[in-house]
Amino acid sequence: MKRKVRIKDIADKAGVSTGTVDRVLHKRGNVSEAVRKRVLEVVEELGYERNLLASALAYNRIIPIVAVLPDPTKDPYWEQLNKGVEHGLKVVKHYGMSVSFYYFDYSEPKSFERVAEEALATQPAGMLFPPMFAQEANKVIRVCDEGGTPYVFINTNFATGTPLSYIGQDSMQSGVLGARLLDFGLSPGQTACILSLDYSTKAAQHLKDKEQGFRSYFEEIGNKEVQIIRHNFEAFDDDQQLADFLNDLLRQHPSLSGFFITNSRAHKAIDALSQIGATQVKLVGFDLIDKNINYLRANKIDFLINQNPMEQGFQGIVSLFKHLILKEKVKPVQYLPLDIVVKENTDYYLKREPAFQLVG
Amino acid sequence: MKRKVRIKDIADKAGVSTGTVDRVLHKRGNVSEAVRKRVLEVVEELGYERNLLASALAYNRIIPIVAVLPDPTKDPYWEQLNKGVEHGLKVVKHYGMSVSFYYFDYSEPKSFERVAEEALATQPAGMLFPPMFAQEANKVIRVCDEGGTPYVFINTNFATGTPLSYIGQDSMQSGVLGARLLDFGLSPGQTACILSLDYSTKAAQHLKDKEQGFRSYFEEIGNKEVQIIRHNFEAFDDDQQLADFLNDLLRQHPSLSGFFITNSRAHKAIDALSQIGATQVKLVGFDLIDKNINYLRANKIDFLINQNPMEQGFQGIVSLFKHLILKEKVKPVQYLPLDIVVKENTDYYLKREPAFQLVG
DNA sequence: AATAATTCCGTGTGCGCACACAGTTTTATG
DNA sequence: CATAAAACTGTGTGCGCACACGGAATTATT
Repeated sequence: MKRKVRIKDIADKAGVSTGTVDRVLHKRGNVSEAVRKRVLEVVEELGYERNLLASALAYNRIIPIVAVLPDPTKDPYWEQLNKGVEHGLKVVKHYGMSVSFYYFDYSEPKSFERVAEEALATQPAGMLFPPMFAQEANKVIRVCDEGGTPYVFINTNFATGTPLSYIGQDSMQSGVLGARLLDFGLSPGQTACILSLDYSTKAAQHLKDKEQGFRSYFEEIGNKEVQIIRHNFEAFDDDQQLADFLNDLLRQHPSLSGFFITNSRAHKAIDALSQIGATQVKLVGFDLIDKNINYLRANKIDFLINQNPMEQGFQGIVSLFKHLILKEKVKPVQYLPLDIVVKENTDYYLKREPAFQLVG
Repeated sequence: MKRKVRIKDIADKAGVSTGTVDRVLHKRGNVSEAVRKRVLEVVEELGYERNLLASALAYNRIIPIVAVLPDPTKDPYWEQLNKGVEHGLKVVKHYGMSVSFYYFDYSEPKSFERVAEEALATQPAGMLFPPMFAQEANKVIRVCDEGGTPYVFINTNFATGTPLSYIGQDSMQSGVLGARLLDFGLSPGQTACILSLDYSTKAAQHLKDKEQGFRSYFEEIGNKEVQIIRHNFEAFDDDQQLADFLNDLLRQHPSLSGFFITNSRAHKAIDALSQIGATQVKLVGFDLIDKNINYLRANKIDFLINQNPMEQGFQGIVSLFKHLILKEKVKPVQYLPLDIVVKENTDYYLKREPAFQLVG
């Protein structure tokens, strides 16, 4: 095990001082071209790798990051994501990164804008946020771009801006996956329903992508034996209305035996289906939130697709860390695994700590 | 953002020197009880957390670890696991851990013993290995225990010894999971077959556990509508024999329409089934090796259960790191998620870097 | 040619900690 | 009571690096 190469070793071999090597490595200038070349040669020759520990220790200043997220106390999904960010903080704080949290009300576009501006006013070195609302996101992006502040999109992608990275799911592909899972459990001649339990006004792009993906699966396999219908229902918070709606739907389509719920409200559909006694339908939904998990355990939901919110939060911080501290390139799009969760492997995903920690 | 508290801060507040605080924190003794208590009080009061970076930097010595693994060039599964270990190394090397690799021929128990002894002769501070062969593993464990060398079991668990940790899958649960997946695709009245393509002499405990898990699923749901049969076939390397065997089997059981292959040889079953024209059976297998993935992509395998070999290797190193450097407690059993892989989410698991790195 | 302005380069200090060593106080021993 | 032994405590150095500062060599300006 040969000893690690230090800056001192390079300096000696190149016949200069450590200060000069430092200037070369950090591109601080004030080094003659001849010396610069010589130093880089030696660096190459000895295979120098900087000692991150010593480097971070000596650097000794704080790089402030802001995370602008939906209030985690209002929503279990965002609570998970928030937890991932917190874990990321635990890891990178050793390297002098600080993370400040700013929460907005996720049913209030204006609150996002307000909170984001507040966050940016602190002059952070980087920012993490989900660009959920087009108009407001645009404004925030513009401020970032003007100030040269790097930003990472999390959970939701957005066509505008040049984020350091997008971290989240591949919505289209998650639709394809949902189709595959439902298809496996359906027999020829049966009908599957794509059910969107959301406000159609809010109908975000990623929901459309999921539907598109779902359909494309069946188109690709050319399976005409399964018929697909699609419905949107806005009054999902009214149990009785939803039950009535589904009851009608099942009556109209006697062969309807599978549902694909495109967001995390699968539990609402189950509530309604139980009420009207339709217990034999297959159901694929999203997200490991408590209510869904209970129904998964009770064999009422067949599959949940996990969007890994915790991992998203964690990787978001890590990406900023890689960019700001390690000065590594960060992949512009980072799709996280679409985990397939059934009753029998739920615990692994629930208990999984973002136990992974860091130092590149 | 208040500044980090340092040893110096504690020393000042407690009215002692940094050396004394150091002695207390490292339990080196030679500190009067009164002073010790006072220091610990202040530590508590200020919420001191040691600076890992500075700590590792000052520690400045190398902790040698050995990894004794099956030759990764001979088997894609072990290649993946090996890769995980290598990634772990990349991460912990900053903290002064070195990892030396020792490879054995995994069809040769004696070669394991020989290589393990060779590794132990270097007096490592820790060891990582899969206790695949009972007798030989026992000997190695004894040597470790006598020398006080901590060891981590990886991939395979073993009743003897007191490993720092076991890292791998929950075999029983993976069987339950396999049953769930197959069941979802089977109709009432159909038959499922547990197929072991392995040498019965080698029949390891974890294969039995998988079978047990598979059966217990159907027992628990009290579903008598699916019949279960079980077969072992040793001549799996002879394509023709396997095809004949399966042909007979399908003739004997006309309702047979699902297979659960308990190891990574699902592709062999598909080879044979294709040959005899049985293309409509559902199939659940294990492990993301190339041949299996190809069949998954070709819609011939429905589900693969991923045992996360790469993550196993990575976590193995991390566990030793936590124990030896961070001096944290390590969980004695660390089951990794049983990932359900279908054609549509294969890439995520294949391309996934063990991108998670570390510093507690 | 003398001075000023640049360009280039080496030295020194500190980041927070681990550990060796020397120094001081207390207790044991004759 | 003197001395030896043991118990306790403070100081100093180095880990590898980042960066400030000042000095030397070179070039520009009068």
